Amino acid sequence: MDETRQRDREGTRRRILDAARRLFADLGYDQVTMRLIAAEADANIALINRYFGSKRELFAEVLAMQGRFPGVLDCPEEELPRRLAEYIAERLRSDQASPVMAALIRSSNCPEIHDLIRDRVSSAILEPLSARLSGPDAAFRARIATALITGNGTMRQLYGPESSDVPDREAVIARLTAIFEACLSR
Amino acid sequence: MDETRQRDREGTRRRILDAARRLFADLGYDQVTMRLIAAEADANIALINRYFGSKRELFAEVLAMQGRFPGVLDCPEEELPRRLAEYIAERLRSDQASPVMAALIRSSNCPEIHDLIRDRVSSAILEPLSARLSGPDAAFRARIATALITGNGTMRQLYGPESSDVPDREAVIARLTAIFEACLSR
DNA sequence: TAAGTTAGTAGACGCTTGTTTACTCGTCAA
DNA sequence: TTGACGAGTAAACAAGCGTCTACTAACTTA
Repeated sequence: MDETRQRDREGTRRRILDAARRLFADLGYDQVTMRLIAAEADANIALINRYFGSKRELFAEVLAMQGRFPGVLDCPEEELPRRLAEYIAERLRSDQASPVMAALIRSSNCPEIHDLIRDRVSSAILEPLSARLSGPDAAFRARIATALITGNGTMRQLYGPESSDVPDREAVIARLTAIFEACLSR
Repeated sequence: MDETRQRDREGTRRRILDAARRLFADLGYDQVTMRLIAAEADANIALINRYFGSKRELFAEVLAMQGRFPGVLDCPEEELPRRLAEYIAERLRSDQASPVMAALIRSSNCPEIHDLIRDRVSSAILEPLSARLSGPDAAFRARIATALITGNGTMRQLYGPESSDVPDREAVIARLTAIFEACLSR
C-alpha cells in the first residue's frame, strides 16, 4: 500500500495492454471492468485512461495489436478448406481459443464497440477470404465459412472444448475439410 | 401520471412477458434493463419482480414460452440438410431473426444466464438433432451443424440481413444443403 | 542543489443497474 | 357499509460502472 513503486511508463503500459488482452479474450468486453484490468496489471486504474484514453480505445488497441487471422489464409485457393479445417480442429481441442477470436465473439453484442468488432471481422477474415475466392458469389461463400468459424467459437464458449466425445483428429479434419469445400467451392 | 389504471393482473403479466420477449430478442439479456421492459410493457418496474421474481427468472420464462427449434427437425434424417438449409436461407433474408435464437446468441456471453442458454441450446437443437442422426459421432456432427446455425446468427447480428449480395434463393438453398450434408452425413 | 516534469496514487464524481420498501387505492366479500 | 386483499405506484436502496481530479513523490535537467 505505502510501498513506493518503480517508475516505468513503457512497462506499465505494456502490463496494462497484456492484462487487457487476456481478460477481453477470457471474459468479453463488458464483463471486463477497468478495476479488473488494473488489478490484473498491478497498476493504478487511472493510468489506464491516462495511457489509452478510454476503455473503448484500449479495446481497439488490443485488437490492433494482433496480426490478422493467423496465417491460415495465406495459401492457394485449393488449400483453403484443409487449412481452415486444421485451424478449427486445433481450436476444438486446445485449451485456449484464439485470443482475438474469443474477444470478438464474446463482445459481439456490446453496442459500444459494435463497429470495432465488425471492422475487425471484415478485415481479418471476411475480406481476405472473399478476395481469395474465384468464381461468383465470393462474398456470400466467405460469409458462410466465417459463420462456421464464429459459430464454432460460440459453441466452444457455451460447452467448452471437446464437450462431446470427438472422433480422432484425422476424422475431424477430414469432415471439416469437406464442409469448408462445400462452403467455398465455386 | 395521476391517472388511475385498470387492475388486470393477467393482462399486465402478459404485457411484461411480451415486452421482455421482444426486447431480449432484439438486444440480448444484458442490454435490456428492467426500466426498459417496464416502459415497453407500460407497467411499473416493481411489478416485474412481483410477477416473475427477478430478471433472470423472467428470461427463463421467456425461453420456456417458446416451442422448440421450429419444426425444422421433425423429418426423416435424409431430409434434415434440406430443411435446415431452407431455415437458414429464410433467416438470411428475413427482417427478423428467430426470437429465441436471437436472444440466445445475443446473450451467450452473460455469465448470469450461461446455464439457461446452454440448456436451451442443448434441448432445442443439439440433442434432438443428435438423436436423429444415425452412425458414429452423432454428437460431434450435430455440434458442427449447430455451430453453423449459431454462427449465421452472429454474422447476421454483425452485418444485418443480406449484407453481401446474396445469390438467388434456389442457389442459396442448394449450397446450404450441400454444406449441411457434409456436416451431418455418416 | 533547486526547479520542473511526470509516473503513480487515492478517492470521489455522476450515472446506471437490479431490487426492495412504503404507500395508495380500486375491488369484492361479509 | 366496512374491512381485508392485492394490483399498482413512487421513491429509494446498495452496488457497480467508467471517468476524472487533486495530490504525492521520483526522476531529469539546469
